[in-house]
Amino acid sequence: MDEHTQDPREIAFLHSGEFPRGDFDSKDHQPDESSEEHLHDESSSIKEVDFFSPKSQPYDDIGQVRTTIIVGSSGFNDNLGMVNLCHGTSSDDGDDKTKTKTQIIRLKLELERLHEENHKLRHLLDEISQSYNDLQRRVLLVRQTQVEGLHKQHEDTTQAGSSQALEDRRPKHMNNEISATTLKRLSPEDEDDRDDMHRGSPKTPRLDQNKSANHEEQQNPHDQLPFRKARVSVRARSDATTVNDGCQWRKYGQKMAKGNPCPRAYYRCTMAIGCPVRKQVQRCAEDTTILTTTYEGNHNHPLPPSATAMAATTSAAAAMLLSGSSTSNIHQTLSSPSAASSSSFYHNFPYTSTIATLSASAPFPTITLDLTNPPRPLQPPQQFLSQYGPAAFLPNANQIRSINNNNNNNNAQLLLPNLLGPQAALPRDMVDSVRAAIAMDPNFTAALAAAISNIIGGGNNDNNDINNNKVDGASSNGDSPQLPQSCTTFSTN
DNA sequence: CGTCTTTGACCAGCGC
DNA sequence: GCGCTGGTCAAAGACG
Repeated sequence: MDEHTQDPREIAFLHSGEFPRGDFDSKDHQPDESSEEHLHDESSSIKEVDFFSPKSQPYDDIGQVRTTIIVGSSGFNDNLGMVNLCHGTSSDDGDDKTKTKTQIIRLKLELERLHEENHKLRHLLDEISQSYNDLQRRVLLVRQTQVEGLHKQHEDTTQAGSSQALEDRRPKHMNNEISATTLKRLSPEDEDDRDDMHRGSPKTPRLDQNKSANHEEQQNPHDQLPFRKARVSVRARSDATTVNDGCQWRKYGQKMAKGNPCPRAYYRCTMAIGCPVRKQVQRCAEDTTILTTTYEGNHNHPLPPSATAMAATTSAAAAMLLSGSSTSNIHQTLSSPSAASSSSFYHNFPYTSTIATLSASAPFPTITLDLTNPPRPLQPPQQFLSQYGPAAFLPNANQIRSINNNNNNNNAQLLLPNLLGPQAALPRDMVDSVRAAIAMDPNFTAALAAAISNIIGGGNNDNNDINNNKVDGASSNGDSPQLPQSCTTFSTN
């Protein structure tokens, strides 16, 4: 609630110069000579953060007025000269009361207009988030199709007519557009998530998802592959019963698994009614200090920043997994020279041999991120990002790279320790590994945007608080800049 | 009293 | 068809 208690790391990030807001402060917001401005310097900077919050409605003090000036100078609105004029000169003693009232009325009108503009901007942000979400799905689908095509080509080299088969699978326009039918099949995944939410009963999702998935795959298995059920396992050392990943979970079952004396616990996400995300937590039989958390499903609600770290990590892993048509294909992609010579995503992933392993025997395609071992020392995350960044095919790769290569390159570090929650005693290598995985994620900037908008919009700085997703309209309403598909996504429809 | 955890029972998938 | 296993349900108890 109180902006002053905002996490200093996040504040530092907001003013680090990486986010456009930094430009506002450094360039557009010219230092004002008026002593009145100086008097309100501190309050105005905070109001600026609070601009998107619906709570900041009154605009009844000077600080609020100055807020509009700041935002206006950012380029969203250039019609604020009037406000400046009205506010800047107080030395004229000849102003009568009527003139002052007129000015106040004009100011109020202007502020109402700005408020409306604020709503429009928020709507625009939502649309951008939506577009990004769709775009990411297309990229995922295209990437999967490419890998599958390569695999098919490899298989068909000994068979006649392989080129024809490949041509059938890879339409010429593949890289630029997805067919309308394919896109139509993409949307039901969201529909299903919404269905889960409306079903009320948590009983149905898994079984229904499996049934519908099987049915769809029978119809056209290739089109459905990106949204099969995938699981992401995260192995980390922890003494706690479960890893604090920022989400709120409810335990709904426990089972003794075969071959492991430690019971396996089943959790369901309770941050939103009907959220289909589940996780399994089990200690490693060989080393009980290692906790294996397996995520499955796709959150249907906004995530607090504290949850986006793990969500983005697992999302990146799931994307890596699902961009192959099967686990065997992935293995082949990883090992096949022909695949390696292509622009294979996996080939460029330096952590493959250290933290990411794929299970072909599991009932569902599963990728395991082993955070108990350090990454390869010669390729620290920063170097990896600049050298292996997903710029080749990710729409926002440049953003990722600019964020991570900038001189103020500790943005991820700024966020990560906080996002991983109060369980702060995390090994350095785990932090690095997670950071690298996060940065690999095409959702990373979206997650960042969600976190920032949460800070800006909510003013609720309790980022670890699960109530974060119901703070106010700016961050929790249906069209909020929610992190698109940001969690352990890619569950089957 | 509401929420969460525990735990035995139930169900579906899979292999033989 | 049968048994095994994983996953889930739901009643009962614990807890704040």
